[in-house]
Amino acid sequence: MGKDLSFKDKKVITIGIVRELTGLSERQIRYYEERKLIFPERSAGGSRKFSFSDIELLMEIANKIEDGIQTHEIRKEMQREQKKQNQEEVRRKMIQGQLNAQFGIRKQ
Amino acid sequence: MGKDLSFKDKKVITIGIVRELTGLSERQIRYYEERKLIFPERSAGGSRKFSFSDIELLMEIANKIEDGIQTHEIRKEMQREQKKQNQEEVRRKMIQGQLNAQFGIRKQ
DNA sequence: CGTGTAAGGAATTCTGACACG
DNA sequence: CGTGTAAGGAATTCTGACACG
Repeated sequence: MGKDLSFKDKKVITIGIVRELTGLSERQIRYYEERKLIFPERSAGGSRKFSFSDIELLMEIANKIEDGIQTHEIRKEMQREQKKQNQEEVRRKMIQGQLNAQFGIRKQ
Repeated sequence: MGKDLSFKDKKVITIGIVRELTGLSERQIRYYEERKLIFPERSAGGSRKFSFSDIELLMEIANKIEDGIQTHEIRKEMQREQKKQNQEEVRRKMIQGQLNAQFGIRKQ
């Protein structure tokens, strides 16, 4: 079920490192969060924590911004993609459910 | 050539996160560095930066310490393992070199 | 030997605001 | 709209040392 998200999706990287890794300014990174493009977690003290996936996403966002696409549009694009992936997920689960019903792989 | 060390070996995690992830105190983590068991990198300002591999290693170290093994012994164990892996690496490369020499996979 | 702790300082991060355009 | 910046404060991290054992 799902991919191996053990490392790539773990939110463990502070904003300073993200700045170095992406070349973006902290201002930009915080702004993209404000515009709901990325969703860092927070430490107990309030510091943002990012994942490697967030970093990859930030690079894509930066490219689109450079192409003149507005954050508003980028968010909509991302929602469309997310929706598509969700549907894919539902389809897979339904097929799996039917297989289980017919050929009966029972849980013990 | 080599494993995909893209994420697991990237030094991007600060000591506070490592503390949360491992359950160790910062004191312990710094001490294990002092004893040459782990090798975090440093940010420009001097903060330690760890990788996911470092975190896994820290868990192993913590277990051995609990078993009463001294840092000195742990380091020797690790060196032995490292040596073994290096020899393995050399062997692989030699075989590959002979294959290339006989069957000639040229670079372009 | 391995770890806790208080101390003082430096680097890091945070938010809200003003600015430009 | 997207980003830079100065401001003030809070959280984070650093080192060297003393303590216990």
